[in-house]
Amino acid sequence: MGRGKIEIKRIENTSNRQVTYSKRRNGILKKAKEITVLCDASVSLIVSASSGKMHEYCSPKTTLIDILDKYHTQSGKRLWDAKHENLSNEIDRIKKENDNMQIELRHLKGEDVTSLNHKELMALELALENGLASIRDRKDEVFETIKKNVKIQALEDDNKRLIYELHQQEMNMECNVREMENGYQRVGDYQSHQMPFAFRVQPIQPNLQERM
Amino acid sequence: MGRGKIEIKRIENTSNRQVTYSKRRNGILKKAKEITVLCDASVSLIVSASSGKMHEYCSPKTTLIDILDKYHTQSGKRLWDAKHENLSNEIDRIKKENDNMQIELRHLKGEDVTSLNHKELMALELALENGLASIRDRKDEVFETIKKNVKIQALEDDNKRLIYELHQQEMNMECNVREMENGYQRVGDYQSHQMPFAFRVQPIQPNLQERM
DNA sequence: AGCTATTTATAAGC
DNA sequence: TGCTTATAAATAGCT
Repeated sequence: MGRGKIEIKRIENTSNRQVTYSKRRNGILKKAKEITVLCDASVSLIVSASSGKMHEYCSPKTTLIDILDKYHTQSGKRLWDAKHENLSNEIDRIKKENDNMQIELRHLKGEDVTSLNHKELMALELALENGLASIRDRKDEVFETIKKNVKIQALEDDNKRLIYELHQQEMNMECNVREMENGYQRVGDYQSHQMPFAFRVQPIQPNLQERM
Repeated sequence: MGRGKIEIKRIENTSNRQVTYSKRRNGILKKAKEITVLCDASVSLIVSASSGKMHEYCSPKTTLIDILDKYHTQSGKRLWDAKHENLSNEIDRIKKENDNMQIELRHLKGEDVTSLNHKELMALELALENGLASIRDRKDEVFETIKKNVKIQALEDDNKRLIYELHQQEMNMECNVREMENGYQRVGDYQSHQMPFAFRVQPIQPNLQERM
């Protein structure tokens, strides 16, 4: 449609090609807008020449994403997935790993075991026995620790109590000494000088640092 | 461009609108192809009317994805990110699930148990005991089945051998009968008429149908 | 879905 | 690029 008819094949003359590109690009964009308005259609159009700069038109109301999503759904072609193939692959991989672990877990819990053969059952039994042994060992350790802690607590309580009692004793004796000095001496002197040493606090349990 | 000029506004008559849509859609697709060839351009065009069905054109050499990717880069608009984010989130979710299962598995195998408290250890022990019980039950079942199969095999072998031996006996006796009839009668008649019944095949194990 | 009068797009030239 | 114009192409209205 112009001064002369042209064949539809690449225009070799670069500037002619660019001019034609510019004109036809405007034309097609205009057409896109028109069909959108006239026919209530949704259109997504992206054009670019080798020069690089892109031009786009997208019908109002919908976004490009909507249109592409719809296209994706309808055509069945993987548009996003291709772009995100890596991520999708990773998801698949992890899911498979997940399933395998799920199965292993169920087996260890004694579920879904009818499909297992003799050898597999033996292996499972061994694994469970080992696991159980470890758990029991650990449980015993924890019990031991708890018992020790309880014992330590009791000893410390005793200790405190003894110290308190001793302190009371010493106070009483000091009172006696003062009373004696103040002239109330009725009993011998030995009490206030010998006895305190017999009651001096000693570590009752020397290995308290074993606490965990 | 037609018998009459039209305003660019929605065509209210539905069938007119559909006809125009169809015609113009073909037109715009043709234009897209032409600009692609003439100007060495890359074009992505997706059109759809409210009816639903979509039509697309994408210039050869490049894929729609390439064009959209380029568009994405140039326009700076986030096209993929939403989808990307969904996938990433799913990966995270699955990975977390994975880690949890990993830990559970290790615990069941008696590994990494020092971080567990008393209550958790008790629960684990219980789970392992139950699992072990199930596995052992199943193992016993499988053993029983194997034993039965072996027994059945042995019995069937015996049976075959006995049938074969009996068959041999009968053959021998028939020979004897024929020899007698042919004038070789040296022993009494009772052998050929009474003995075969004594050797008639009986089911040695009547409950072979127990095989699994 | 065809036809065709008419409008539109655009090739060539400036 | 933009303007002009002769002409090719698209298509509105009709059947």
